[in-house]
Amino acid sequence: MFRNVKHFSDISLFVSCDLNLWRVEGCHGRCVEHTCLRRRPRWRRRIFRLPILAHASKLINIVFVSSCVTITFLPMVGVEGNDEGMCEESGVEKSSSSLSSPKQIADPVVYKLVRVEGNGRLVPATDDEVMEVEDFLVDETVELPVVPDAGNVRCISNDESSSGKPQKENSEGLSHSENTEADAKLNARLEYIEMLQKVKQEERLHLACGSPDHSSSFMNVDIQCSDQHDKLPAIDEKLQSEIHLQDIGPPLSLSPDGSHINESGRIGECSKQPPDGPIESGSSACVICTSSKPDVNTLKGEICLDNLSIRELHELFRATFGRETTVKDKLWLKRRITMGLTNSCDVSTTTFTIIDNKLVKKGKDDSIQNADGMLTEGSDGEAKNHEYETSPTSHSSQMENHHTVSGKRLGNSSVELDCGSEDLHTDQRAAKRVRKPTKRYIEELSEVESKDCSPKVSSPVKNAGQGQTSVKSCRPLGNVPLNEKATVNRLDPLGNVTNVPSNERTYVTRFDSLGGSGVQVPYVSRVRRSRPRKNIMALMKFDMSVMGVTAKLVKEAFSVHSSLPESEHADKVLKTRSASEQMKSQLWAYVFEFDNAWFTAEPEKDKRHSVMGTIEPDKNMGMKQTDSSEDNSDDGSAQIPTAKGGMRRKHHRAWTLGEVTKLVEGVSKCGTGRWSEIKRLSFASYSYRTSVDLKDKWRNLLKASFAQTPPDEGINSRKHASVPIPASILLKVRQLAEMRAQLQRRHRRQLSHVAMGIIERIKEIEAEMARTQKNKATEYHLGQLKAKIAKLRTQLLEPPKGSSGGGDGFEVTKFGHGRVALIGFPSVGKSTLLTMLTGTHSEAASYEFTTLTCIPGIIHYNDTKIQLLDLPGIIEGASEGKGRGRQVIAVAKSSDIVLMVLDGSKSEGHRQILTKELEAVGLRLNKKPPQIYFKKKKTGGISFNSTLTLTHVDEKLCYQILHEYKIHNAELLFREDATVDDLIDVIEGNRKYMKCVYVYNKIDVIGIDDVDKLARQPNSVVISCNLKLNFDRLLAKMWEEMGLVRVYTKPQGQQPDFGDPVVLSADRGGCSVGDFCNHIHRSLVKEVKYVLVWGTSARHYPQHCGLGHVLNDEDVVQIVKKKDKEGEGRGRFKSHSTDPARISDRVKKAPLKQ
DNA sequence: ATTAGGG
DNA sequence: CCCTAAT
Repeated sequence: MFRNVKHFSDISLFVSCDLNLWRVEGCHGRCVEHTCLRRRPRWRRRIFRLPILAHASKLINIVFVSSCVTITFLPMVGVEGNDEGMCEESGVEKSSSSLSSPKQIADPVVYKLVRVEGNGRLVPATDDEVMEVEDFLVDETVELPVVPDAGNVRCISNDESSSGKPQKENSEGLSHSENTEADAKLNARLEYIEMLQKVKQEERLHLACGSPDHSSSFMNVDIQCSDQHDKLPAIDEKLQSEIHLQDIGPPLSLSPDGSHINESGRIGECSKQPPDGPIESGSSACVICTSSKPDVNTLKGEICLDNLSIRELHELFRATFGRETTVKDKLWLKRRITMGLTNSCDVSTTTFTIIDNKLVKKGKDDSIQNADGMLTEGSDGEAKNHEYETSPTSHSSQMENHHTVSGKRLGNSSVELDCGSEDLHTDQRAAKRVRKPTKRYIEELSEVESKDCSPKVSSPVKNAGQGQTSVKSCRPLGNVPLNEKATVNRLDPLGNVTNVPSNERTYVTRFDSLGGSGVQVPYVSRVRRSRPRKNIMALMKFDMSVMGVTAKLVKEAFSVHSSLPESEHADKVLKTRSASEQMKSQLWAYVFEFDNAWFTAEPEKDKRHSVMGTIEPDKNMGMKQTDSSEDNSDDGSAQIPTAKGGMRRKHHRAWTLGEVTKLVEGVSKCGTGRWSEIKRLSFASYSYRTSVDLKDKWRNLLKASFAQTPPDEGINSRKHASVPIPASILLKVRQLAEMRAQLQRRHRRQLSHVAMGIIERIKEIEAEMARTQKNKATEYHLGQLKAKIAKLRTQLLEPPKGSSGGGDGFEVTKFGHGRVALIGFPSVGKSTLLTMLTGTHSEAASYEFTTLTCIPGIIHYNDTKIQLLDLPGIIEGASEGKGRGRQVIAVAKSSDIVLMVLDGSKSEGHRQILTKELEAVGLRLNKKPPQIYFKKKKTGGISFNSTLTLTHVDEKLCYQILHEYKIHNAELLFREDATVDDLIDVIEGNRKYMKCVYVYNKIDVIGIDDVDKLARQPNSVVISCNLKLNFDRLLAKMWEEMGLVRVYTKPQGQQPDFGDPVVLSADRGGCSVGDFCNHIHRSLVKEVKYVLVWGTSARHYPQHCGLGHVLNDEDVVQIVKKKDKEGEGRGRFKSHSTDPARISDRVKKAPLKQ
């Protein structure tokens, strides 16, 4: 039976089965899987989106891991009609027709469904299966049609919400008249997301222009949005399913007809989503590429993601992955989202997705969206924008323009290269130290339960406290008051607009929905950053009940702050915004909570009020004080009740001048880096200054001193600092810093002198060896000399390690899952190779010896990222430091494998020279560690043993060599016939054994016979950069040699995440389950009860394994954690529990009552 | 304990 | 300036 499926670019198919695990072989696309529990719990709907380009000619196997069933899609020479008939849902047809562009229809690809038996036979699906599928299809047709490709329609749900429609009409009446309702709905949803962006954008504009004339025109939009906001959640639920970026992708599908929302949304979107280049070869390599123009790109990218608040990120996350996240780590979220997008890039490639650039491009090509197309036409589009939009948006239109341009470029020109380089740039630039997600990530991992389904009503506080809670989670609360909410919303915007620039609106709506209480929201657009917090803290200290008046108090508090001169905030607006947002959410958490308490505890009301009365004045006073100067009152109280997530800051103490001076003195005495010492000496009496604080302050001082020195007058102009730091101190700071730097430099120079000396000696010894004739008699002597050299060499190597590892920026930060170094003589084509493989532009080609530093590039292969380093050419004598040789080799040492690039047209000698140079620094290529057991002992002399007769060394020689190392007590056991060098290696113990692939380049200029000969050598690959030959072989070889193990994680009760594997490597870290856990998070390993493993390393599926189990490539692992025990490692959450809070309440209460 | 990123 | 992860 040939069922399914798809045309054009992807396969979309419903499969019903109980199999939980599957993966797709033979393609790099990501499959989007979808489970629909609502209607047919047993059946899972799977939507496979595969880049057809890459695989049109191949089989695509979808392997159901748990039962080894393979379903294969064969390309079918299908006829369209047939195809259509087959197509399950009308939805598909619809979409295709509506989108129909000549091109699409032109080349449909049809697949048929078969089954692959164990023996490889292809068996048509059985009737039963077909029936099932059919049933499923029919059934689901209505429910969710899926959809494929065309980008425009992403997912359709059959429950059309009426809400979508009006919206659509309003905003995009013209261009999309033919869209289906579903579209509209989808759009609506998308819009919501965009809206978030928009708000940001607006803010920015607003600030930038300073001329807030967005009046009525914006209002409309805003109102719409707020509506949307409400409705969306509902929609959400219905669509529950849909995952992916597609949701995010909205910008595309929206008609860009110039509605403000769309516009800004788009922009936001773009940056968020790195454009990705089509993958020509079908490799999934390209990931995050941004446009070909680095500046524009990175810039945009940064802006967008960076400016998102956590809440927004959460939205995004949900949209991307279809589930909630509790992680609050911004960085993590960002990366996660990016990755998610990234991973789906492949898919998008074919489907038109979201990616802005892409979108634009596609739109143009296919003329799917008229409006879009027009927009993309550059000036045309811009003009249009202007027409539609009021002045503030000019900015955005401009951006769009850029975008378009880049999009075009991307699309038209060699995409792959561009992508690569971009990718590289972004990736590499983000070097730094990367923080792992906190423990919360782990929770999420094993937290099967999506909270969104059943948020706890019982803990409103918690929800509220998080502040960032997504709309969804709030919904339960709001359920009852839903109607109420709606009305409130409508009203609010109006009131809002008058008071505050429309950009505040989002918050407003959120708050409303948050409590569902319909409380008036204080519109405070500007709140000073840290102050309000104190107020809250103050509030918190009192009995919760006191909060009865909270609203009032809050208002007062705010009013005080909001009266501050605007100028003060001008520069920090963005920051302030977010701060205020947070603030507000927290406040409202309180209000809400209080309200609850209030209702439940009516009787006590009076009492509280009275209490309040006494308290209030105090508070106000406190606030005022705080405002005017530093507040010591707050600081005194060490621990702020950390009731709701968030305010745990203990105290906030400004540095006084005296302290700063002391600090500077301390530094001048002890130097930087020994902070605890400084603390002991100078800050003994200041218990609240920790060494970290000192260090921090110093950092700031440094920054300040360097920043302000150039313009000397500027020093006094620092109005923000509470304690202006006198120029003299800054000066001193700078001097100290410079002194430090000089010291270090001198130190380094000394080191290099030492190194030179060592090199000299090595040379002498080598010369002596050369002089010595080789025979039995001199054997011992030679052995000794060898040992000496080895010793000296290690000395040579060690200092650099010990000292400030950084060096002169030669070293490139590690990135990706593996690292491969290109080594070779100058101009053998290393740079070219790098360019070919990664698309990085390494200044190659144009000049010959150009590569002077280490140039990184990223290869995307098999879902992993491999860092490829292009190193300067090595020349003979590199090991002694010639031509940066030492650094080069050091980098090589830090990589996982070495690609030795050789010129096929030159003699074999090069290879030997290189090998020798590498050996000189302790690199052993393609060798196994010698089988010699060696152990130092305290006593007992040297025990010498061997399991076989030794031909190269004898006991006496060993003694001598050991003697050379001043080792007199040791145990030595030869398990193989080793040489002197092997012995020395073992004794030194610091050798690095690396795999090496010899790459012969330029095979196009030599005869086929020679090529054949070269290719037959072990570990060799012949390639030609000029002709682009054999790269795939090279990559495959590389992959094989690296022995990376991809492990996919499978959250409990969910499908494995085949999008982003955890990559382990036997060389580094190992491949056991324990290593895997460590890789995710250190603490995880302690909580593991057992793991379930599917894959080649498991004997049966799934297999229960312990931490020791060794994983194979492409295994799927599910971690099952121990039941958490009370009190262990849960400190963080304890603070969230209600107990402590109550206790503290009581403590506070007591004094008041008395 | 120090270093460093980030809010 | 503070918090907290990474080292």
